[in-house]
Amino acid sequence: MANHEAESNSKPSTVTSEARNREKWAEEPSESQSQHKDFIREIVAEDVRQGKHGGQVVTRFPPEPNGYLHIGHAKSICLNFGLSEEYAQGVCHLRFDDTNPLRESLEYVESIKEDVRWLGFDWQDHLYFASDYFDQLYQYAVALIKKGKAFVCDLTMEQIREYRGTPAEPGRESPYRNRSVEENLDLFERMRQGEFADGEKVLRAKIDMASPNIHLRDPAIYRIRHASHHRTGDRWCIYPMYDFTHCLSDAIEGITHSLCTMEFEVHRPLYEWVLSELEFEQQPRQIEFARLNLGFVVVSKRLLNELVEGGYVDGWNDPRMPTICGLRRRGYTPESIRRFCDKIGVTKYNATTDPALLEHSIRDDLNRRAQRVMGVLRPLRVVLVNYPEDKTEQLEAVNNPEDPSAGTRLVPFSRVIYIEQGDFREDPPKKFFRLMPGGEVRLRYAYIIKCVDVVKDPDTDELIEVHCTVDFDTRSGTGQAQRKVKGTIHWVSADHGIPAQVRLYDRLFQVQDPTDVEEGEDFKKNLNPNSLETLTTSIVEPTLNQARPGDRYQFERQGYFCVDTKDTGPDHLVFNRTVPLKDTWAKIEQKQQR
RNA sequence: UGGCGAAUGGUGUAAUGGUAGCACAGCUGCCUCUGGAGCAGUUAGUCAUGGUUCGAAUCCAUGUUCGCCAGCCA
Repeated sequence: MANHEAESNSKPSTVTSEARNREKWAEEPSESQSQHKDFIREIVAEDVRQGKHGGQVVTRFPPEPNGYLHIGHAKSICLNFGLSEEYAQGVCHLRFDDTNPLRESLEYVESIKEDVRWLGFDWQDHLYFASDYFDQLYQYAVALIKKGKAFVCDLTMEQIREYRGTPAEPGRESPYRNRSVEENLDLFERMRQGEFADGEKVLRAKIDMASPNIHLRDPAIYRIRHASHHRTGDRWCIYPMYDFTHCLSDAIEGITHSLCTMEFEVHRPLYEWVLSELEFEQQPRQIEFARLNLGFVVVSKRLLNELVEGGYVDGWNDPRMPTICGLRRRGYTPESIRRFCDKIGVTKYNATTDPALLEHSIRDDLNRRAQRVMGVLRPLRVVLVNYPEDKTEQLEAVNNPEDPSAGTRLVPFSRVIYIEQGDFREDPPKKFFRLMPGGEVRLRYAYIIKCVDVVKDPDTDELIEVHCTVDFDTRSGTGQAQRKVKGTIHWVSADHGIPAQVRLYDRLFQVQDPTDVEEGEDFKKNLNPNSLETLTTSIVEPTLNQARPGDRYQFERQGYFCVDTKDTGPDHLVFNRTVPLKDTWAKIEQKQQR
């Protein structure tokens, strides 16, 4: 992907080199590590203490390669990889659960690998595919048949559903349940040979049709699919089901703790049944935790796909998408996502997390790391009437007040500058500390100026420019600079600034739970019509002519922005707003209006 | 009305029979050449009802509410 190449070309002068960042901030203890252990870490610690699994900790992240990873997956990735990193001998496998050729593809395995790596995790040489176990899985199925614990069933899908019963009533046994071992063996082999059509037969575990747990009512473990698989091609026309595959893959790999989400809790008895019937001595322990729910977001592949297909967003990596690639393009750092996952914790409670916590994580991270820069989003022309026409000064500006080692830079200043439209009010409300007729304001790193005139279009009465005088005694950094004014605003020299497109993103949905709609209504009705505002007349300081795709900056007084990796060209700078700075004035003004 | 799981401030999460704490959000101040950051302070909580106990968020009982399960998906 072109945008990823662009990212790796980023200059090290800003927050771009993930490897370096990892190193630099790896020292920070995560809250979960320094404070207390979640219930899963407690179980693992206790198992290690008791010497279970020989004291080993082996976890795994087992995605199905059928879609892009999203923030919900990040929780699982951080848990599985993070947990394994806490033990000297710990290791976490990356295993693709690729047992359904109809939905999976290589494209997804590559994007998943990239996202996990980008998040900062390392599976070393433990990259696995369930499809690599197809031969073994087949043999295990045969073993089950030989034990009389599995049978080939000729019932149709509809019939199986009828026979299954309901949660409240027991199911009925299939008429094919008592076929002989020999017949089952023969039939299963012929299934593999391709003698039957899709759906004609299925291999089922023989457990208990009366179990209150529906997953134990003779679940299907192998189905016929005459489909070519992205890794095994046409070698197979039967494919194992999740419940059969997952536990065995875990056991084959020597997983000690198999962490999954709550909806698999009811599958656990089946997980254990398979491993016990197949007589595994060291059985992995499945532990369930609650998946992440983020407010104002949808995460299901179907819904996300609808947004992509319908053109509501600019692809899977649209900066408003909750996908990892979307967050990356938005400007989120891997560290901020990991910190977020630390902070939300791990429990069995089905909680919904406030996106403000995610935003706090990225602000917190970028505040310490992002270079400061001045950019005017909505320019208003200001003429400094007593400043010489041909003069340019280079003013020293601090790159990051949180990090003295980031140094300083020079910013050109001249007679005509741009300031933010919102930083001037002809008729200012109370507590407005910025520029107003007759009023004074400090230009960041420059002079105190005073507004002496306002120029308007005679026809439209529209504000065209304001005239100000400079107080030459107040230049920043000089002895006379001590005079104080209430406000300081940012600016860009008109002659030196460079044009940029700036995209202001807001939440994609207007409601906490976008899927909560009336019967017959569509979740898209909850879309935020103002989730994207594109500004085409923004002007940024010349420092940014060295900005590279993926670079992150703080535009002072505005927010954190990153150079878009997709649409930025050689002479076309595009910035995505990752997150705005907290805006106290906006709050005050809101209250005043109420 | 079957099974499984879960309920602690607005949100997320601690306290493992002994002072209900932390973070986010909110609110007050202080500070500030970013109305950012920082600092200080503050509002607000144990689902309900019983019981056990010197003592219960924690144990027991009953109830309530919420989530998940009837794919040849994972």
